[in-house]
Amino acid sequence: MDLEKYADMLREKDLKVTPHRLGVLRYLDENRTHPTADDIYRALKKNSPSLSKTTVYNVLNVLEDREMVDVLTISGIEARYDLKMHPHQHFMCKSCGRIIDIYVERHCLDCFPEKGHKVEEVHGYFKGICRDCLKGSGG
Amino acid sequence: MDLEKYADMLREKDLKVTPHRLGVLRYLDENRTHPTADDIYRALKKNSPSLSKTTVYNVLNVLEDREMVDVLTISGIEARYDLKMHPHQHFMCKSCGRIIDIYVERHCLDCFPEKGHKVEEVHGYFKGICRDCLKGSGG
DNA sequence: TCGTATGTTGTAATCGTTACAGATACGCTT
DNA sequence: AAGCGTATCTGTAACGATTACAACATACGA
Repeated sequence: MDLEKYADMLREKDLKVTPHRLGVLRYLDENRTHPTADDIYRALKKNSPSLSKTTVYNVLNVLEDREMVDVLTISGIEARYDLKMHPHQHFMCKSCGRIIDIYVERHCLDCFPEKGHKVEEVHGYFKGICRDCLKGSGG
Repeated sequence: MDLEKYADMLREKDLKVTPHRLGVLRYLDENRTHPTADDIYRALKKNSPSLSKTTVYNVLNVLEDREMVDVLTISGIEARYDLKMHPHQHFMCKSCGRIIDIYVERHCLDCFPEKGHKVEEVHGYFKGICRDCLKGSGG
């Protein structure tokens, strides 16, 4: 297990290297299932019994802040976390709740002959800074 | 104020016509600001002091169920509701939190010369039934 | 070694949403 | 008009994800 790889990722972003941060990064890298904070917490607690859920949230918030993870709000119930590596989109099954990676060229949401999933909803969620905030001081 | 229009929308979906349902539909139609349930609750309570917040949630859930409204999970904090009329996508300003309608041809997320907003994130959220659930009995 | 930054922990609080049970209103039959 | 059944409405309590906060621990520079 190449923890040095995750340590480098942290140093690149001027973040201190700590065991919990390494653990979260490694878990996200090895479990591409868009886990919840609680999923991560329960998994890491096995090897770090003293781990606090607050720490998991702290770590995830730092990683989000440094743009190392994406936060998916697709479920509407709880946040799902995703290592920000290759850009892709997400498909959530309304039956089983699973979230599946979709590798359309991000430019094109309709060309979606994706392996037999039945697409019922297409949501394009853009985020950024709106024109008004760019103009004004806010931002 | 043409409440009959909203009554027809409800009848088309085999829903009983009630004052609260009319009120929610009218509010969503006249306030294209992607309001939260609480926004709607506070607005309608002015004219219907006995209104319960649970009723607002009930109405919104029924409307969602009949595919009359879209539920936006873009903010990650609370649901935003949107009358499902002309298809469009959404842009949330990370500074002011406002959600702005984006009328790209839904097919193309990149052709987005949209009026000077600075786009920093593009999330494609698809929902439907995954291949496995289509095959199996689940669904 | 001391002092300060930063990270970690655990509990308590917050807030959006739902569960539930009682009250109410409406439509239908007689 | 009376009675009944179903759907809606109400209010409170509960739930669950997330955050606030303060105490504790750790690492690093002087």
